[in-house]
Amino acid sequence: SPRLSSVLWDNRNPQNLENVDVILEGTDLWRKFHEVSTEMVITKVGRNMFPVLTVRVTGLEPDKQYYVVMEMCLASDSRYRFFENCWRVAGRAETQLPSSTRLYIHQDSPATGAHWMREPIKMKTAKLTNNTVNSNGQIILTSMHKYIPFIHIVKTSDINNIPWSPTATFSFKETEFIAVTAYQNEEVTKLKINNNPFAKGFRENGLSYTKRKHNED
Amino acid sequence: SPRLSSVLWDNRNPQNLENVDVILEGTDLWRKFHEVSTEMVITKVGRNMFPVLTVRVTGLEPDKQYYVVMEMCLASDSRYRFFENCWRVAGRAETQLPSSTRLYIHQDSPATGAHWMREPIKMKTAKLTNNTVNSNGQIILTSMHKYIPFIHIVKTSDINNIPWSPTATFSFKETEFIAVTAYQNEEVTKLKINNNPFAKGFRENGLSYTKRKHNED
DNA sequence: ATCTTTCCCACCTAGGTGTGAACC
DNA sequence: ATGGTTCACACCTAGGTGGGAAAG
Repeated sequence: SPRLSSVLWDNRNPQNLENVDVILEGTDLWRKFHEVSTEMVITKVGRNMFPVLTVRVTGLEPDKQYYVVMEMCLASDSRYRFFENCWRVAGRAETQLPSSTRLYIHQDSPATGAHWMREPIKMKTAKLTNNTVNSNGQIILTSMHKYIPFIHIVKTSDINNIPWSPTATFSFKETEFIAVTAYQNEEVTKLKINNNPFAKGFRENGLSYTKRKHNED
Repeated sequence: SPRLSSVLWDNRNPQNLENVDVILEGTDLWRKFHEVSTEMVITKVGRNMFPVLTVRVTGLEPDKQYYVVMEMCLASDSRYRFFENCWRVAGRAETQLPSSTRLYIHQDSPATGAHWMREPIKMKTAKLTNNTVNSNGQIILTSMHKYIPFIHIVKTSDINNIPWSPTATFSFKETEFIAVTAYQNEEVTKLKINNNPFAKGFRENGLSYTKRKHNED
């Protein structure tokens, strides 16, 4: 299945990391988006995700070192288009770049189990882009394709050993999204505006940007 | 001498770390401040230093782990006061809290030698405070006392081993400063306003804050 | 024609400055 | 009275939003 993490299952055979569990934070908001089909904007310079993927992890050894890695995996073999207010299949998915271009290593890595378990882990500096060159450290996605984020907890203190170290992997269906260069579904836009503090200027209540433009006419 | 780092010389006897060298960045600016006696504001909520202490380090082993720690040490046995446009001795220095309250562990610690040598190390999230309670992670100083920052390069990957690990320590006379709750010497204020981007609003050229207030009268 | 991408922009969040009056 | 400290505030830097026109 294309939903399987390529890091873990593409010709590699790491040990499994036992007893580790990861739960998703902010499931209520993620579900609201998921109900209308989540869209994430990708830009040339890189765009943050909203909601920010945040997880709580348990069952790590407090004194051992771990890497926490987010990987975007193609969640469907298809390309999509938004037509008559619905997302529809529109041909086969394009061939993707190597999985390393869709990885985000959390900035605290490597850190101790105690550190990772102390508070929820926010993937808030991860940036999504469609720029296949000069995208240093950003996650490269294809517009109009569906992805799902995977969280890998990797027991190692050496970045070079990540592929061969004990790993636990998790994903959450409600965090699936379609990459877009401009929002297609206005229900998604409304949810973004009403929940992302940086989009406050577009809210209906108060002095919204659109309203003021209309008043000037 | 009170200028000696208490972490290194107070009843501890660490190995010396050989071949390591540290140089100060931005010496021109530091010297301008030093010529008129540098002052650093301390507040209850914590204040950044300006200039930000920035160093370049060489001679580390690329693959070994190091902590980089800044320590504020009392640079004089005296308390000071600013009178008739001069800093003068005004009694003996107050007894200081333990040196751990004047430490700042750089946020990238622990990291590899390669990481620390890649680019200058900026101590830009260090905050100075006079709040002796609830000052979590901030450097606690006494107003009207003179300090000098020490940079410790400590070869260890375990924070608990810092006191007993090989260490190299550096300080720079031109980074000495007196802690104040309000600037005393207007030459210092001028240098801060003209060089700190966040104080741009107070510059003479352009629409300065003071100028506009005067215009309204 | 239609669909997708790019770019600039007004509007925000978040937080770092010294000021000057009030406070102690 | 004097000297040091605190606080709200106008003014910045820095950077994250979707809109909408233009371009591809």
